[in-house]
Amino acid sequence: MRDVAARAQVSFKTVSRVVNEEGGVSPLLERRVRQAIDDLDFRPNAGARILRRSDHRTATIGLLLEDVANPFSAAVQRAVEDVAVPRGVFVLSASLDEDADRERVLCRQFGARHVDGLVLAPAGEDQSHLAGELRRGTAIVCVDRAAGNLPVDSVVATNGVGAAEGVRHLVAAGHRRIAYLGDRRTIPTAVQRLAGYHDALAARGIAADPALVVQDIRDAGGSDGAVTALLSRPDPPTALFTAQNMITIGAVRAMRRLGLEHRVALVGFDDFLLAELLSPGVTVVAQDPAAMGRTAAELLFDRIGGSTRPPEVRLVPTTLIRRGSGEIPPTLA
Amino acid sequence: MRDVAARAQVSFKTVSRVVNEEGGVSPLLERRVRQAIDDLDFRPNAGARILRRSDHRTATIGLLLEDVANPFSAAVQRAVEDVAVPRGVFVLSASLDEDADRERVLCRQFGARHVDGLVLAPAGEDQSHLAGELRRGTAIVCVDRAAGNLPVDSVVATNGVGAAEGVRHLVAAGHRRIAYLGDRRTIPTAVQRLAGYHDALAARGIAADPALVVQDIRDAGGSDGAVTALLSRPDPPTALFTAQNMITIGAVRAMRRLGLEHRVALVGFDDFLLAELLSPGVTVVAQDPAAMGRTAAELLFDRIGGSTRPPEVRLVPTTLIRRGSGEIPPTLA
DNA sequence: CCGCTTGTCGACAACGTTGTCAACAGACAA
DNA sequence: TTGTCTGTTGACAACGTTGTCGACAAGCGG
Repeated sequence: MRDVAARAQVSFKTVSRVVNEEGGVSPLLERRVRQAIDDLDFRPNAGARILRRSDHRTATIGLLLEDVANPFSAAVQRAVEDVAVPRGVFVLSASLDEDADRERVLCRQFGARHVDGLVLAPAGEDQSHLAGELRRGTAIVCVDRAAGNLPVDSVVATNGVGAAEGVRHLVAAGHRRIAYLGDRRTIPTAVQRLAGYHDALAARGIAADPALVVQDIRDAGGSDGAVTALLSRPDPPTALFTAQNMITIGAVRAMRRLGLEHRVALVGFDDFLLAELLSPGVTVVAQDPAAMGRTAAELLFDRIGGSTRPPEVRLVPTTLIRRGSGEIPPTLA
Repeated sequence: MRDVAARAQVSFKTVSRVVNEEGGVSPLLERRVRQAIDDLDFRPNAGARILRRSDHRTATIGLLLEDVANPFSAAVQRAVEDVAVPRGVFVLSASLDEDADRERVLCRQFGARHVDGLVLAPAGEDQSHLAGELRRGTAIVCVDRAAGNLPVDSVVATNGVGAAEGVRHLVAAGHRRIAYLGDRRTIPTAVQRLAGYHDALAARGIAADPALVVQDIRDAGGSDGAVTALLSRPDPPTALFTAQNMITIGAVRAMRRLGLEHRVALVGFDDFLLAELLSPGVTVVAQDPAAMGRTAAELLFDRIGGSTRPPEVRLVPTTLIRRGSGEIPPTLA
């Protein structure tokens, strides 16, 4: 900046004024300064600017998701970015892979870098390790899963209600033996979806058969195996409710191999690309990850802006999308 | 830091020594300082440190991709992250949406934040706007597309060779009338894939029919329309080569609607989730985005570490995956 | 002519840290 | 004793900006 000032023959404060468009600079000097800036290819040092500025903002937020390569997380990230970048704020992101230790370590490192805010999809059950950051003024919002032991905003899907809607849809088609296939029970969303399944059955007066409930499925392969086992039973279910993306895909694969994809009904939780091009198309309870990311980012900037309203939980509704697999009637036994 | 120094009754320079583990501090004082740091929950200000430090490293790299929500970009991002985070380096990411102006603006902003390096999937054709950054010492690596007018490393897929392999595969199945459907011709990878298509036909002595080449397709909808038009011709192609992800999906949709998915062969460039579950499964020339991201990040850290070898272009090989759609023989006209 | 306001501009301090250097104490050899 | 060396510590400047304030000139009403 000194060099620019020298070249334009003004004080470096005047250069600062031009760069920040503060006004109060005569057109002549402004032209000289801009010319010098171009000549020297000058860029203001963002670090120094932040240091000097009164509010100490870094114009950076942290984003910690399960895995940025997974379509759900990727959609959330894009939405957060779309809210942040127009405000001149950049996003530091990292993946947690369901590892609570990694969550703690990365949160701490983001804290040391003085991010203005943090959007977190919690991997662990307890976020009290963030209490220090919160006290220091870092804004925090949880997304996809609510925070444990930490008074912050959360943005979550209507997991229970959505799952119940999916199961009710199967019941309405006449199904009584509906299997549930779900993720690890350490994940809160999985627990909520199972609860929704039970609620829906109870509301229709259908007794849940524990033999039809499979939890702790980790990936498409596990789902494939579980579905194969279920459909090989003497009294197989006539419909499946798969409570997560990759589990749905594993189920499709298993049914395809068994040649049952047109005879056993399927409703999945969470939408996925190409679901409508399979045959039959896969009926899903779709989440809206873009809305979740956008909402989380908006709440975050509200906090960064100084809001002190009490922490709230925002529910993002799910939508049942009928595509064929969920409308298959029960096979006559 | 002043507060910590006061509490530990030392000068703030001594606190700095402890924080940076410079050594030369007596155990007694070191204990007092660490105690004070814990008491006050002190974290050094990364911005000020960077400002003062001699090497001016921020331990941050920038990642500019087409769209972080797109599966290809997401896989690249994850791979870059997996190389960076273990080195204590974080990743600032943003999406360009094929907008060359946005590329310039975001590069400039990342430059102002003094990222140590930049991984860029170029949106524009000319990256000379980065010459200043390069001169200033920022490491730069391009991924997916080579840089235009800028001497930096690039990591790209074998677009031409891969496309040629896909087309040869169709020729080997007996096809002579093979259509090409590709992306905007401003995108270098699209141009290379088209060249591969022409090479493969020429090598087999097949005259290319310009009526079967459709370029500048922007999305699945455009592809759907183009395929519908092609297959409604009096002399339709017996096979399609779709040179990009979403174009392949649009083609599948169109053929499904026309009821031709088992009669017209299809090979797509770039793999996608569930391609094997469609019927027929979609034969693709798969890219390896994870390898591309990893390679790009490794080259970048090599540069950041001070390497001055001449810029190189790393080719990441593509793989033909046979799943059914590409093995359909020509329909007898 | 005076006094006041308004519009430009620059000098200087400060942000929180690290690099440089000098000061000091103690150990040790001559 | 004296000189030198080593290990520990602090004073101070500097990094590149912005906030504050004061200086100065021009314009204007009286």
